[in-house]
Amino acid sequence: MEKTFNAAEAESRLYKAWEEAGCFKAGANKSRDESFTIMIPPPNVTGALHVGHAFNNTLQDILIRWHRMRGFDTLWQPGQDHAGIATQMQVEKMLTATQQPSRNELGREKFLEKVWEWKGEYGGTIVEQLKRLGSTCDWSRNAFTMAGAAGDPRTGHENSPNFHDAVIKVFVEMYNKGLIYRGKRLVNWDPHFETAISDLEVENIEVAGHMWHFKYPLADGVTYTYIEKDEDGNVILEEERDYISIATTRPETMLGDGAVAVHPSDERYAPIVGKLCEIPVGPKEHRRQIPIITDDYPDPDFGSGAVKITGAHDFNDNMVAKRGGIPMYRLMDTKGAMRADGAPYAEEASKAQEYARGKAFTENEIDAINLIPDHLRGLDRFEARAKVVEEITADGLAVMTTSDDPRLGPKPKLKKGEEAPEATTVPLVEAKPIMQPFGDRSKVVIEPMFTDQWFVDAEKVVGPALDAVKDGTVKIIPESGEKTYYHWLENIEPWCISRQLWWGHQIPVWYGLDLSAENFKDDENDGQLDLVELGRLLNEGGMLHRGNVMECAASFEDAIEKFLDDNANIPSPLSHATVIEVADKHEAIHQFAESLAGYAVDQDPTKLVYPVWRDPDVLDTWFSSGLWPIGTLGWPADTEEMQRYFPTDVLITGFDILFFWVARMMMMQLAVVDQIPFHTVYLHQLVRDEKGKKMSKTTGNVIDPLEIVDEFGADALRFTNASMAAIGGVLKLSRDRITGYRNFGTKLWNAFSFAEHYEIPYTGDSQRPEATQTLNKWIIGETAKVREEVDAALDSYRFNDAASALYGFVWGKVCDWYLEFSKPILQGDDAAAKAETQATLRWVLDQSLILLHPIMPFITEELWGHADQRAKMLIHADWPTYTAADLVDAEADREMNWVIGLIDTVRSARAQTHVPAGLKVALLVSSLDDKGQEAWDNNHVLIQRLARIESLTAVDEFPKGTVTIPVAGGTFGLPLADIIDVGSEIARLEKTLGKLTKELGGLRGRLKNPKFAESAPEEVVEETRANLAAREEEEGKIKQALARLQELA
RNA sequence: GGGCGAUUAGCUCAGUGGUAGAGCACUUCGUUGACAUCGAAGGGGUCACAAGUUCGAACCUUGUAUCGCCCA
Repeated sequence: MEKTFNAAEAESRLYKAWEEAGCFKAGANKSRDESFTIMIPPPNVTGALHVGHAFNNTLQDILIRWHRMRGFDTLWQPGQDHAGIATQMQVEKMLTATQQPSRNELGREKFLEKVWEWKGEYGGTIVEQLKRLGSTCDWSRNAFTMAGAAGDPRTGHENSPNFHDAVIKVFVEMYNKGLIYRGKRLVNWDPHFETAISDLEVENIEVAGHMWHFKYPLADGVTYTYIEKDEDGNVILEEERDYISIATTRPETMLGDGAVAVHPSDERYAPIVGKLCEIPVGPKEHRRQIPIITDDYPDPDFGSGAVKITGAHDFNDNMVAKRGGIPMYRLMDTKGAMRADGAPYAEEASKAQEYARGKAFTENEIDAINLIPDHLRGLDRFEARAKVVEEITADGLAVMTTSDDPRLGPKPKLKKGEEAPEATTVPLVEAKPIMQPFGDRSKVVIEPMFTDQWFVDAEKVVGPALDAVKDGTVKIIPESGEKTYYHWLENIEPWCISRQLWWGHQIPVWYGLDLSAENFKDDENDGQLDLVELGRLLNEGGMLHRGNVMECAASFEDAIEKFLDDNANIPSPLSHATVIEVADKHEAIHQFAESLAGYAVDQDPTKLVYPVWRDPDVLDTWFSSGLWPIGTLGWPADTEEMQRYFPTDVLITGFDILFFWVARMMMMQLAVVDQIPFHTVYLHQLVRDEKGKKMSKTTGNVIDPLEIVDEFGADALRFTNASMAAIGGVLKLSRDRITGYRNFGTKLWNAFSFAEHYEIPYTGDSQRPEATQTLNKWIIGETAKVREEVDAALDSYRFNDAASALYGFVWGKVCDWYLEFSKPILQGDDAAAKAETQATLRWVLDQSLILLHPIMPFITEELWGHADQRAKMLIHADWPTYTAADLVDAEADREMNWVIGLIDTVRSARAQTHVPAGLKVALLVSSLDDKGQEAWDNNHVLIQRLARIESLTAVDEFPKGTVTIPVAGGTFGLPLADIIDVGSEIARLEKTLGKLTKELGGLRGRLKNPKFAESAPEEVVEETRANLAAREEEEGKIKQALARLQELA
């Protein structure tokens, strides 16, 4: 054998062997009917393996290997998700880097070709990386959330079920059931990528911000007495005001204010509620007036207590605006610049003014209004902010304070001898930390925007998902996850599923011109359109300027049918116009007009077209990954895999995607197939560095799992991951720990090298011998105990307990004691004992390999392979089922523990009395009982060897200067009068005695308390009594020993 | 501000009412025929604090402090 395990060489070889033998395939090594299925949380196709993946997949692989060895019909389903925004970004970067035409230059279709190319080339990276960890996914089933979409060349996911069809089918069905709708809502808008993004993709970061204070003058010459009181109700300020004071961190949004809100209980503003005030920006002659309303949202103690309401650009304001029917004016374009569309400001402002004065409005009318003053149009939002502040201040409408106001933030430090400058009057701009939303990929400030999007009406599908957890059908580990889950689901918001991207499942909805004509009069009443009627329809009827009609269908062909049905009621020949697909509405109007013009000339109705255009948006990636459990198994087809593996068993994923993915999978699976997707959800925390900091490129504390694998081997990383995986625990990855577990692997390796050294035959699968030797009986019992411990731990997802049980067994029991104890027998002449011990040792080592395999697959498979003949590779070896009840021999247990205890105590006494390590010493014994004598007789060779004892002599009384070794049933002694320092030996014993006395006090106190005997369980009382007796015996012996030493001193 | 959680040895963390544990680090000793990626021994804890429940509390309850995370 090599000196150590060569992970770098062996891992790829072993993995290849497994893979080529089909060891990971669904159902491999199946010997029973129960299935066990895990769906991999699909890593992002652009992703590279990070420590979180490494952790997460280690746990999954442990469970999978464990079940596979136990003969379950096991499937670990792999795959990747298409990661709309990330992939699009990656490909765009690549285009720039390689000087290719940009996305917009390429156009949608060509760009998507590039994305598919890119996916084919780089999309498999993470798969290869997962393999290096030893992950035994059924790679032949590798799935992809965009599989089957237009242009899919099927590279890297050759056998993936057609996800596209499944996603589209679900969308159409949910749409038909009224669970999906299109509407205007406030969403997180990324001005860089020009798309809506999910909450998950938003990072809230505290930044140094400012809070401006402005005066909104009251309209119509209104004034009021503003009274400020302190806590006791004393008036501290009373003045006549013709304005209301507003604080804001985003002055540019003032342009879109629809109201000013105050708390209904706020007496200061009660006199002016219902009045109008003026937004102090824009050309003076067109300043907009907005109402002062009441709402519970404003906090009277915060700022001035009055809040400006910009419903289209702030989530809180949006709620207030909704409640109060306040118009929500959109101020920015998709790039986050101030709008430049629409009519001149004067015109737009006067429209808004009418609405503020009470005119009825629709959402779309409001959205069409551009309230940006002409000179600010087209400016970036931050430039616009500066301008707005500048103009208001110049106008004298900023709230002023003195320059020494502490709210303005820290002052520049004065140089020595420098005088503080005279306080001047300055605008009140508070320096204030504010939470600002940033796009996690774009790094730009996210703009809440009121836009048209597609939504899942989550409230309608949340019920079953909630019930499943509440009634225990689905269990979330740790339990705290359930609380979080309830909290979120019970307050669920509509789920925005549209994204303004190209890479993704395009929404299966087509729009057409609204040709319905309610007031149309058919002059001849013949159901036919003549030219006069046609002209009237188009121009007077305003057909071309009306809204759109839309149809949702799984394919364009299906959509055609629906549009034809829609059009059936309009006059012929328009009702039979051929439905064609065009790029957008503009194109549609153009084509439609052209075809009508042609008809006017040749009267050929077959050339009439009805152009429709598809919604350009794509679905949120989470919508497709929400279908992961069924989509990967081939749904909607009624596949054998669906029958066998669905519902799946366990989902192992990060806490952070409980809402975004787990809850949505619950909702969607229940909504679509009316079944739970899995019965257990195991949530874990983020993997951090050893100090508990998040790993990030900026901090420079990122640990690359592949580097760890290179340096320590995959097994060491896996064992570390398992050891960290306490339920709900914080995950701190440290190299020291990894080193420790690498060393553990070496320890195991050396146990085999021990067997080789003693030339123990290793012909094939070992059988458990019927042991006669106490030593062998004992270790067989210990093996049974650890098997039960490991199974119990894995059963309850306590990976750390499984790891530490195995670590303690292999190192602390097998290597530290069993192998040492076996030496004299292996070297001895008793052929029968030797053969039995060889067989036991082989068996114990093999069992260790089996039990360790799920956690450390490589080194164990390698060692397993050292035997000449094996029925199966270790990966498919049979997992043991023996129990401690069957195999633990109480007598052997007691005897070996007695031996171990004696050796420990002798060693300890030797070390503390500085007996040279190599020196063999004599041992004396007095008053040994029968059991003790028997134990000694059976094991004296072991004891003498490991405790370095020369001889044993029975004495009636220990000579002076004997170091006492108390054991159960007797007392041993080391006659060390010549060697020991009496003083320090006395000190040592007194220390031991001190501890003992304290312990005795506790035990006696408890037993003396009558209530203890009454209330405590019988066995606890019994245990305490026995314990007390043993401790008292020990105390006696130590006191005697002390007495002897004191004579000497 | 709301919700969830944490606080145990120098460090990282286990420990769901019955004698406080592990790994690492540290100190001392050791080239004893598996293993120095090792062996032997050792030191080290008012279980954050306070009150309560209990025969008994690291564990249950309440409060306090500090620190995380999520949501505003």
